[in-house]
Amino acid sequence: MNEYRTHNCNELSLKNVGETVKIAGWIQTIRDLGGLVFVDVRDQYGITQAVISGEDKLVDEISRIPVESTVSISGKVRKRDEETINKNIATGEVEVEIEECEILGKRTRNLPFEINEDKEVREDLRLQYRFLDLRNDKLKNNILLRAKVIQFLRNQMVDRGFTEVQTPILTSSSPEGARDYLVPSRVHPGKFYALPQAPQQFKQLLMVSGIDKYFQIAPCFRDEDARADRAPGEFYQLDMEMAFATQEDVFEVMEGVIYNTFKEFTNKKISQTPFTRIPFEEAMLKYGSDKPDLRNPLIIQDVTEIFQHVEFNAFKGKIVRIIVLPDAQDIPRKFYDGMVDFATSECGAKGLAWLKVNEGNELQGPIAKFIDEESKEKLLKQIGAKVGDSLFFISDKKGVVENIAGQIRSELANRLDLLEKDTFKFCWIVDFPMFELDDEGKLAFSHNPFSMPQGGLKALEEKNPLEVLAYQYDLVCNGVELSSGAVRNHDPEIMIKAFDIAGYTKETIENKFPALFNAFHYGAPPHAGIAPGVDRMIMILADEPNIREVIAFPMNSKAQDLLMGAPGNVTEKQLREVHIKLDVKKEK
RNA sequence: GGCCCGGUAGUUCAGUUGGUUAGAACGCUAGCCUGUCACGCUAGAGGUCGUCGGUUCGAGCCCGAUCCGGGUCGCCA
Repeated sequence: MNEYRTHNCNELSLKNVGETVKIAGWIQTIRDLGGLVFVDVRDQYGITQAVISGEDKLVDEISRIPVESTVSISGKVRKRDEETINKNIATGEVEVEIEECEILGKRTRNLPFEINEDKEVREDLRLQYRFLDLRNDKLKNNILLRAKVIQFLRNQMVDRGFTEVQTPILTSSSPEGARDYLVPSRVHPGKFYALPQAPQQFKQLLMVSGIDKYFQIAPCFRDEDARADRAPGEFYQLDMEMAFATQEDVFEVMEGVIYNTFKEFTNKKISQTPFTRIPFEEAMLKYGSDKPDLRNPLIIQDVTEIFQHVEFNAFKGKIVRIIVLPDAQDIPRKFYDGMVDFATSECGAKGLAWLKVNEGNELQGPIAKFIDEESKEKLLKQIGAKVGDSLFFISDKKGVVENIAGQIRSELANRLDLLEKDTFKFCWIVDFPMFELDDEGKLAFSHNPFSMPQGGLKALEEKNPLEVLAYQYDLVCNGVELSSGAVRNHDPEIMIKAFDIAGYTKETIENKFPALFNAFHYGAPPHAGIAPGVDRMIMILADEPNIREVIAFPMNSKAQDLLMGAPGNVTEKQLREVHIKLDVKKEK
């Protein structure tokens, strides 16, 4: 028998009436009615009411224990009278008559904020006292959910024949991608380890080794600034890779895993598998984003052609896109002005033209006078607009217009509350371009240099590089990028050609990725994989707007751990051992 | 690094055109109270209004600078 408790605080029921039991936990509240004292004892599992009355010294002592102290209470379980049953808690039909009460850990300092209050406390204070914040149900339940989701994911991968392999945390710096976290070497002066941005190269090496299906709940480290949905510093991915596999094989596994996981942990509607596949080009046109929110019913259409014949200079020689807002007759003028404001101030648009389609297909709005009868008929026919609809026009050059149109599409849906409720809409974005032009107009990899170009070596040799697509894909849920993956390029010859197009020599590959490039010369299987963000998935499942709410001990947005005081100073001796001399500007 | 929002009691917040002693709720302290469960009642303590400077007869409020926090852009193969 346990020294502190016989039951947890969610366990006692009418079955236990008459038994002498022991419960342990935190004192949540004390209600002292004067000679009759109620104590709510809380642990991870629930709350149990203990009670004591009379003139006894113990009654007075108990009423003075600081709340949030830990206690062990023993006593007899008693049935509560019918009218005093508390239906809000699982143990509400009974209470423990206190016979003994031992204080195990007294709370001797003032609480920085109230536990179990609904009101939002300043976040830096919550982070500094995370151990107290975690006593709150909401945060605690998120962490419990996290544990269940991770276990569920792991079980699903194992059930599908995947092998979990741990890869190094101390590894080498990789030249591409995000900024690395560096760790100085003591044994090798002037040299550094890096924390992995992802186990990318290791999992590909495992493919070469013959591990057929690899996965890992993998910690990833990137020294980049935070966002509400992006933890600074470190995060977790469900990293996976499959040998002798194509894009479709990865989709099939991932759709099953993701669908089952969402099915298990939410009651909301979920897209049926297979998830919609949307080519990158189409996503940029119709949704103005490579992570479209499909809950938004609005679609962007291209009307460039029509406006080449219209005498409206703002649209001449530009790409023109249009969003049809159906049944908009009741929307006030103020709304349109608000959208124009948004477009010019928030999106960097030069303007936002709009029109209303009135009775008899008569157009009303600032640019109506520029549109002749023929163009009007052509326009309405092409976009399928009807009386009562409103039209929003976005015009700019290619590469800019998509983004602005995407923001207008989102904002319209937000302001008019058009998003479909209580649903998770998944899609795959596929066929990303292999190359793009960088700021200086040079060809560069647009995503991952290790992706296999569609069409292989032939495509690289014969096609315009900007038209070569990659077997590169993103999984998107409700406008959030959940995951990114690719069929990898396992052929050294194709790799050399791809890097050549991007302006790199063979030597560059050998220097930057020596292990991987070398390994591919020893019989590599075709392989493909993906790595969904675990934190982000849990954030979506928990319906939290901020990723820190699903991490037990998160850093703040400036990448500081306010609880532990990291990053912090180290001693001169520690620095000497790792051969580091600081060169920091003195604070004023 | 740029931009936006915020900083008033332990906590969450209010604070009117710049005008007497800066308020409320919860928490805290003391007292009363035998069926509460957000117990109730009474009394009390608790504030360099983020910091510095300016305008003014007078600043929580206006202006400037600065620090801190959050969001966002850049960044995140």
